[in-house]
Order: sequence, then C-alpha cells, then structure tokens
Amino acid sequence: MKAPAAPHQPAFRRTRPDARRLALIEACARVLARAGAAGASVRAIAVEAGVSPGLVGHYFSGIEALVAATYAHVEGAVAETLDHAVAEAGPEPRARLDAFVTASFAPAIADPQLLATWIAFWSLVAARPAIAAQHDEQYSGSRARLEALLAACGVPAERQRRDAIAVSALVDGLWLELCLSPGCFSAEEAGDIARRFLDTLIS
Amino acid sequence: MKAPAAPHQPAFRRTRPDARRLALIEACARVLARAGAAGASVRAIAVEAGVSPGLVGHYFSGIEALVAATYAHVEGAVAETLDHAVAEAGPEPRARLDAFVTASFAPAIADPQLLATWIAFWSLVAARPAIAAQHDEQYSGSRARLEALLAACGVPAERQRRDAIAVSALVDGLWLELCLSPGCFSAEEAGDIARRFLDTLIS
DNA sequence: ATGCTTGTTGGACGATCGTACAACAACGCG
DNA sequence: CGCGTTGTTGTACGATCGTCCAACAAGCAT
Repeated sequence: MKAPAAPHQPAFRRTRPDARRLALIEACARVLARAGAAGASVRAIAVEAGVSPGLVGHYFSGIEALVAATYAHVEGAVAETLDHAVAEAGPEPRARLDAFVTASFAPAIADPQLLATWIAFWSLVAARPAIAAQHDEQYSGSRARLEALLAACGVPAERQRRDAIAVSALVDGLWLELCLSPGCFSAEEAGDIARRFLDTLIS
Repeated sequence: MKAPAAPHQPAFRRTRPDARRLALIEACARVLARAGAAGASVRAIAVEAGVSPGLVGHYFSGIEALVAATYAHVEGAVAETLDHAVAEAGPEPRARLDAFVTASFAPAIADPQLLATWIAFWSLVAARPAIAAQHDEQYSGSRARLEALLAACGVPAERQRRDAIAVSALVDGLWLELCLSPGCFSAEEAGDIARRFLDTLIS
C-alpha cells in the first residue's frame, strides 16, 4: 500500500541568501545567549537554525566569522534601540542624552544573555587583527553618536572626544557589572549614576 | 657497556601541594594570555607547567575550576599592585585615590593579555552559579577598598556605596577599552578622565 | 635500608570539535 | 516541461577535547 499521491512536500526550502544568512546569525545569538561562548558550536547553531551543519560553512568562512557577524548584528540592534529611545525623548538635548543612558540599562539591553555575545566577540579580539579592527570601527561609531549628543548639550568641541570616552566607559562599566551580577545594584541606580555624571559634564 | 653509575636523576620531582597548585595557576594565566580562552586546554596548560596532563585533574576538579582559581589569583595580584601604589602615595587621602586610578591604567594592569583571564572567567559567570558567587565576592571586596579610599577623602557615608560603584564602573570601562583597542586613547587620557571624575565627587 | 604513602606519569577512552566534499534537489529560466 | 544553477544535505575525516585510571616512583617514616 503506497502512500497516496502526496503533493511531494519539499525536504527543505531554498531561501534568499541574505535571509538565510540572517537566520544563521540570529540562531548564533540565541545559542550564545543560552549556552555561552563554549557551547556555540557549528552543530548547535545549525540545529538552532533548523539547517544542516554544512550550511554554516557555506555562508561563513568559519565559526569566528559567524560570531563576528553576530556581534555586528546585535550591536546594530542595540544601537537602533538606543537611537529609538533618543528619538522618543523629543528635541530637548539633555533629555535625549538622559534617554540614551537610561535605555542603556533597560532590561532589553542590560541582559546577561546579551553579554554572552560580547564575551564571545571579545575573546577573539586579541588574536585576530581583523576582529580587532571591527571592534575599533564599531566602538568609534558608538562614540561618534555619543559625541553628537554631547555637542547638542553644549559641550565644547575640544572636550567632546574626551567626554564621550568617559561617558562610554562609565555606561559600559555599569552595564557590564549589571550583566555579571544583576543583584548587586539596580538599573535605576546605574541610570542615576550616569545621569549625575552627565550633570557634571554639562552643568 | 652499561652507563656508569649515574646518580639516577629523578624523572620528576614531588612538590609541596600548594606550590604545585600555584604553578598550575600561573601556567594557566600564561596560556590564557598567549592563546586566549579558546586555547586554554588541559594539555596546553600541562605543557606550560612542565607536568603531565593528568596532574591537572589531580589538583582541580576540571578546567573551569582552574580558570576560576586563576582569576582569583590574578585578581589578587592586581589588588596587591594597586594597594602597593596607594601605599607609596603617602598619607594624603586624595593622593592615594589618584594613585589608585593611575595605577589601574599602568601597563602591568591595563594589559590585553591580562584581559584574557577576565574574559575566560566572565564566560563562566552566566552558566555556573558558584562562579557567579565568586565574582560577586571579589567585586564587593574591590568596591570595599574603593569605599575606604573615598571615605578618607571626605565622601559622606550615604554616598560612599554609590560613588564607589561609579568609580569602579568608570575605571573598569576605561580599562576594558584600553585593553581591547590600546590605540584608541592613552593610559594618560584614561587617568585624566578618572581623576577629573574624582574631582566632581570630592570637591 | 625498607616499606608505605601519594604525587605523578602517560596513555586510553568516548565525545565533540571544525572542515571538506560529493550527492541531491528546489527553483528559475528557456 | 526539461534543464541548469546552486542552495542544501549528510556524512566522513582527522584533530583535539576533558576525563579517567592503573602503574610507577619520589620522598618520608620507621
């Protein structure tokens, strides 16, 4: 008794290359969040994405390139979230700056699972010059946005660079500690600390 | 023709357990500095320490326990270096605080190779509750030292906790970025930023 | 000197890793 | 409808991983 003339359900579907690439990146981010850098293997990511292990090598030269692409994607999503928070804050420059730091500690950003992507990426910076260059590029982009927010608040040009480095470092340090031990201090405290620091820069 | 009665050079030497344990920890730190978290395997560490691979399992329950012990040891050495710098600064409270942040960016501390130990440890925090607890303990110890330095500068008691969190975050953020991309800004700039922040806290 | 304790060795073991590759099939095009 | 392109599969491969353990030997006690 053969199966009736089923419409030959395809064993897999072809996808537009950029969509498949994005699916692999998102699967990588989920695996990193769940299992950490040590658990982010080609096979685990392929299972998460629902594809065969061999497909990873078809889109990325190796697991490191996939991690780098995942970092770039997640960092872009974070930047977009922050930009959105800034835009919602209205036109007042100081309110926009406050919105930036406040959003930096919101649950969606200060997320221990998100930190796993950063750690996996950082672990490659020292050994891979190309990844170090990518980090420099993304860091300078993030700092440039911060400089613009500071400039709008009247920070003189000759201090913008240094103040942006300072704010970035303070926010990143608070963010890191908030991810590593969420019970030590609250997101509200972190926001208060950062906003008070902005007071001293702008005053 | 047998070999002459050589004094039977021992194939290995027994060592006091704590000394051997320390040797393994220091070997782990060197491997982490050279090869990163991904290259810190039991075998690589054993070769670095000049012992057999099996000995690692004899002193540590696993590679994660060795990494945790290595972090504790390196963190202790860093704290000792900073304490030494503070002690050399003399009795003046503000000078001691300045010495603390300045030493935090000295080449021996803001070292990309040192960051590898931190990253390897951080990558375990999310998944291992015991390691998260160790991180909380070492962080609160570091913050307590900072609170004492701030208190000596006249920071009122009700602000000591928050200001210590702030200084710690700023210094850590600068330190992290200094390690990740040493060419972006200098240790002197980082020290200037941190000391200027202290001005606003103490004033 | 002799025996005992135990630090130490070195390899075996199964699991898992990243990568490569030949075969297959889904889909666009003629 | 048939053909060619190529996204996709599944597996094989060698390397390396962490762990385990029986045997060995260094050093201490007697």
